[in-house]
Amino acid sequence: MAIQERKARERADRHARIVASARDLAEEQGWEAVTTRRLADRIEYSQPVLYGHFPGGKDEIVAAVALAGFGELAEALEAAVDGRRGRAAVAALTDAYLDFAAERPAVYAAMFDLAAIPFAADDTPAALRAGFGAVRSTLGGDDELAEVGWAALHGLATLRRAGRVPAAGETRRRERVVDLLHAAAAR
Amino acid sequence: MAIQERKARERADRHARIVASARDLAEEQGWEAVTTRRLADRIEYSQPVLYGHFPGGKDEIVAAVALAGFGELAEALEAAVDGRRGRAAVAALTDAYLDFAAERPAVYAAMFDLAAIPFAADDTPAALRAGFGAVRSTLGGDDELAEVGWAALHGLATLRRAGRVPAAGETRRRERVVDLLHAAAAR
DNA sequence: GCCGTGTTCCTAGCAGTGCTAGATTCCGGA
DNA sequence: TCCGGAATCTAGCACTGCTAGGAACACGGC
Repeated sequence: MAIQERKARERADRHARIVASARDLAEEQGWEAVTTRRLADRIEYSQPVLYGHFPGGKDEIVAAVALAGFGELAEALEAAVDGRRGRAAVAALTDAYLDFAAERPAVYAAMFDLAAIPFAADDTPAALRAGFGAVRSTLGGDDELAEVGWAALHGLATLRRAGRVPAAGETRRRERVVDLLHAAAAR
Repeated sequence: MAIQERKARERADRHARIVASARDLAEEQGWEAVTTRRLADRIEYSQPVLYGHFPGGKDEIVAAVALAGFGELAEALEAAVDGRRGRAAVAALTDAYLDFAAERPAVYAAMFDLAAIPFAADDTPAALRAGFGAVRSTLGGDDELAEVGWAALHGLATLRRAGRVPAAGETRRRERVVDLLHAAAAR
């Protein structure tokens, strides 16, 4: 009885450590440094153990990091908007979103560039729906506007990360987006 | 004399064929299928020849595809906007941009996900400036609005490609973006 | 306590990757 | 015709993701 429980607990621990190691390693040295050998090294087990937890291999590990990231993002967005209304809510949402992307570039990359997690589908995970829900409710409950707003934020985040847009204008760019989205939501 | 010219011409030809092969292969089977061995096979030379043309290796080849893509995108945007004014110009720009991304997904991925080409820097290639210039002039010559507009279009393109946004609402989403950008530009 | 049993884990290896040192072939010029 | 230098290829390195096979271990029944 208790033995089974201990085993299950150890297994869950190891599962979590794999995901955490992948995230940390990616955040430290970029995703190209995340290899199954290094991952196995970090959790102090051999490579094949990884496949016992993630039959899909490396891709599935990246997807797990991405999924956890969506959960964190949703939390961050909800916490930022909480209690605010109107333009202040839109501004808080924008800042929270872009700060998240800037502070966790590797996780953000996993979420949007690397992992192939369906979004606009029936089997979309709850964490993804929650994040989108935060954007939608802040923008007045309009699905289309939420999609466009999310796209604008995502575009800014990626262009900024790739250096396609100067770092200097960041503050004013954010204000501009807030203006646009708030005006559209108010209408 | 003439021999040297012929050699230079052949070299330039081969250079172009490498880039074209990479683009085609990526568009047919995705970038993960683009390997130096397959590329060498397609141009009917051995692998090391690639490095004579692109000392930076595969990354430099991808960057070349991306750079050519920026040229094509700039042309497409300028041609679409040509002669139009006001909302019609913004709509044409939006359609041209999103159609380009949808029709050449691999090239678009090279431009924004794979290649690390500086943008907002002094040594930004001309093709990149031209594309941005088309967006800026269409949106009233405002640098910040152009950046935000570009971000919105880029965000829509990538979210759409990743299936993060339903295919059904595409038309209305485009109209929405056009509304937002046109309103902001008119102000 | 002991012994089969089944799970858990590791070692070793495969095929494929980007890239390169060294040998080889080729070709223009004398 | 032959030589010298450039152009090109063969073979190999270190790495990748992934897996088959065997070894070691802990468990339950006697």
